Amino acid sequence: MADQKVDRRITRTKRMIRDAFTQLLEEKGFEGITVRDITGKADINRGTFYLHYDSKYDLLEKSETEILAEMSGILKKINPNIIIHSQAHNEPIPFLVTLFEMIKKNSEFMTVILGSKGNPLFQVKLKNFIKDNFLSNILPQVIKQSKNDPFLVPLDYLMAYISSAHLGVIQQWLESKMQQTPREMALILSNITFYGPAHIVGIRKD
Amino acid sequence: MADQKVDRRITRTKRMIRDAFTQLLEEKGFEGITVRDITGKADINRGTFYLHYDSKYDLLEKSETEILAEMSGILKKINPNIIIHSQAHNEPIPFLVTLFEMIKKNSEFMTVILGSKGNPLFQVKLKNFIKDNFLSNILPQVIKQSKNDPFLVPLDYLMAYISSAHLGVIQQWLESKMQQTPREMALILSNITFYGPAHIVGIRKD
DNA sequence: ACCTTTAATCAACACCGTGTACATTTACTT
DNA sequence: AAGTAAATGTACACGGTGTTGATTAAAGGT
Repeated sequence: MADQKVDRRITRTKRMIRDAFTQLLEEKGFEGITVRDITGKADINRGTFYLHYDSKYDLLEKSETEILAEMSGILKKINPNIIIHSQAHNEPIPFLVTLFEMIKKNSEFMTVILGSKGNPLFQVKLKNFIKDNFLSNILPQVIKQSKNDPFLVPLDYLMAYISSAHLGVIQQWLESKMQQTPREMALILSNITFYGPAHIVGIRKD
Repeated sequence: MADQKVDRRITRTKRMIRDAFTQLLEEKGFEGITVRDITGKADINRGTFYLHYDSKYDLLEKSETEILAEMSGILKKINPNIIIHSQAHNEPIPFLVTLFEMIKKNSEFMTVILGSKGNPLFQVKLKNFIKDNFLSNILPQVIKQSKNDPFLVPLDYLMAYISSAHLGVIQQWLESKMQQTPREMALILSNITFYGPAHIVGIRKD
């Protein structure tokens, strides 16, 4: 139902803008970028840019919220029964596969936007998003029936989840894992364990 | 010897620019500021600005480094003998008084620049400065002869010193203490204790 | 108090990025 | 193949930037 038939040209233009933007973000940082730069690198008319975005700030804003909205849509499709079934058979949880396919699709942009040249405020947004959607809703569901297997590795990742300050650690970790397939990612993530009074997050070692 | 006689007008102009800049930083954030804004609020000619700074970026840069340089100059005047004498008589250490007079003088700017509207990179600069000058040089000297009195309070402040991520905590703490006189500040700070292999910093409770 | 030095002012300028408008061309959709 | 809508090209007004040169005002030295 959310699939409106959208003109190819729009998709293409937006994709080219997004790609140019991502590249420039890495090269110069947000404040150094001009709309001219973007449309130049994307090889489109400057006027065309303003057909889709009000300004570079609007572009940044929309790029960020689109990703979070897409994630949120995926997360809403969680079905505890499927999760339990998947875990029982040691298979990747389907929505996690979808989630990480999406993350992989947007990984260049996310990597840049979370990096030193990116937008520090997005870290806050993402942290709140994770807290609202992932930690408080999903992990508890995933973990409900797996009470064994102590955590072994991840004091750093624990810190990462608890302290907003260490989001960079998540990022690095995601990046390193991102070289794996989304299916593998989902398997890894489905092994995250959640213990006790919301304080300890671990990853089973296999 | 470092005291060159400097034209009053220069001092005055720079101070007005700095003040306007600080105010605007709080109102709009750095990127929202124009040179016009600054000179408008400072009530000086726009050309005059360019007599002293190349751009608003130059202004930010110089504002930050001037403060650190001033601090650094003060810290170089440390004399261990005076410290020992001061501690023995439970008096404020002189250079610390000077230091906090200086901090108080620049406290508006520092508060803004370290705040959410400020420059995140300055936190890194300041952290390195503290690490280089304060933690590794000064504290050990201050502490050399006071080996008793365990730390009681300050796990948060310990974190603040060690992790760059928690500089906000230092700031809040400094701000709350800043209501005291520099003399009181120096007394408080001279009570900071430094233990073991550069890992534990405490504050004596009195 | 005078004289010299130099900071600050004023007006004007070229340059560049922005955002908008409109007529025209191109390329999707059906 | 025709209709629709996106993309282009061009031009414009606006505002911020950084510089220049002549002029005024206010410091500092004697």
